[in-house]
Amino acid sequence: MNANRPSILIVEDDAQIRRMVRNALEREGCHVTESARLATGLVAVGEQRPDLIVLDLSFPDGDGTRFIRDVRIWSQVPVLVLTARSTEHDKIAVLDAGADDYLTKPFAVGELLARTRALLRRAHLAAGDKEPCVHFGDVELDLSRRTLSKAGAAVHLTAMEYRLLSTFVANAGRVMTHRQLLRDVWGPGASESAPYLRVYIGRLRQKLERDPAQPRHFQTEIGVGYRFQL
Amino acid sequence: MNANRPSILIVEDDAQIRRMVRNALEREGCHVTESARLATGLVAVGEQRPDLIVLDLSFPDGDGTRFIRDVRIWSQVPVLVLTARSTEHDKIAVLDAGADDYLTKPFAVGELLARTRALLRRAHLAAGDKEPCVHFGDVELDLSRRTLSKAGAAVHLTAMEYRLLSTFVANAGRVMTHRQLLRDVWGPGASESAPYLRVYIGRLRQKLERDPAQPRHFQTEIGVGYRFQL
DNA sequence: CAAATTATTTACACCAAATTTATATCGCGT
DNA sequence: ACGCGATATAAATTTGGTGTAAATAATTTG
Repeated sequence: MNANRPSILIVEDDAQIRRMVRNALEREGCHVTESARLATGLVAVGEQRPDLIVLDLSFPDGDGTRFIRDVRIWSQVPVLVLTARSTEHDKIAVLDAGADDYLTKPFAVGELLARTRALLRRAHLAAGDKEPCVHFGDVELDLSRRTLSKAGAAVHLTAMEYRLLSTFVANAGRVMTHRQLLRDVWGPGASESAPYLRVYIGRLRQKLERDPAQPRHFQTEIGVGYRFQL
Repeated sequence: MNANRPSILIVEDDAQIRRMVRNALEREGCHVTESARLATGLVAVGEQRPDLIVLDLSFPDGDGTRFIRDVRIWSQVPVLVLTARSTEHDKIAVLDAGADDYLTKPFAVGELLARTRALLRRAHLAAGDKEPCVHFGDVELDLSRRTLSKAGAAVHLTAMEYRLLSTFVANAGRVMTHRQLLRDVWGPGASESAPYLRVYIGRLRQKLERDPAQPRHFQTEIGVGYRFQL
């Protein structure tokens, strides 16, 4: 998943349903693409690598079950099947072919959305979710793992140092007054004047700046505060 | 998952349905346990760590939606909801509470089985089952056999030690807070502050680190938690 | 240019958190 | 009931993060 908007591929021959599903998903904030035929759908899966597929079964140009099997040969993308065929045998065949969920027409749009959410949620757990990394200078910061490396070598930050860096990253480019920094990092009970804030700035510079004597990323605004520049 | 038989917990107050579901699942080769009430079900989840939960919604002693939320606080086990309530609003609420699938009574047993298979299949992908073996230092860990060896010699871990190691391996490279570890290993009822978590860290280091005095793989992040580094 | 203000650095002491060690409790099989 | 191993608690020790203070440097102001 692209961290932000999940991308969803609709494979469905009925243009009306296609539009309805697309609208609903886009209102949810998804990025939606469509295929009207199984053959083009299979290509689209390979090209777009969607986070989820909404698939109709009944096609003129082939069998949806076959489509699922073809996709499953090389991809584990979640598949939600949407169809008029509702015999138990159909459902079992489709689910065992590799589909993740099965919704019979007519269906409620709200339920469709809830089921896509559930599938995306679960698939997200599986995906080795590549988390957003912040880069500046020769430093790489992985917020999710809470790891930090400078020029490839791991760097250790203490709890306070890390919190300070976090608020800096969250407000990159912006000037932060002493008071703001103290509140964000040390809590509302922190003393107004900061003898120790300066010490911590120094420590971050020491650990992260290429040349701590001439800081590029942790700039001081005399009389005001500090600015973190990416 | 125990590599061989998936274990499934049924939380359902109706004895008749319970028996029917149990029989069906056991015929599939699953190991099945039951709870007749939500309260005992929650305990069972913590104790047995099932691979999947089949949950009825309508209980005399509380709300199934609440149950799902309670479980989701500390576990990602797949939940298949089985209920008579079938309004769209119900379905959406339940799915968004964290359920993975929703089947309305009366249901076909074959479909239930197919849906459990689909859920187990998907959850199994999440289990990071790429490699049954994990290596770090001179340690070799076989998740499927639940065996462990250091420099070729077999090492025995107690149940708790193994659970702790498992959650570490599942989140390798990531910082785990004390609270996260306690929840994952000791269940939701664990006390927030952990006097004994530290003892277990020490034991793992003692048994698995090359030099327990200078741990390479079980790193401590003071004031935060621990990190397992492969 | 000198004085005043503000920032940086270094060193150090305190204390909280982590580790170790020892001890009590529980569960289980014999 | 007994003993053993696993598990949890408690106490003693060590580590290292944290904040303070003093010394030094940089910057602004008169």
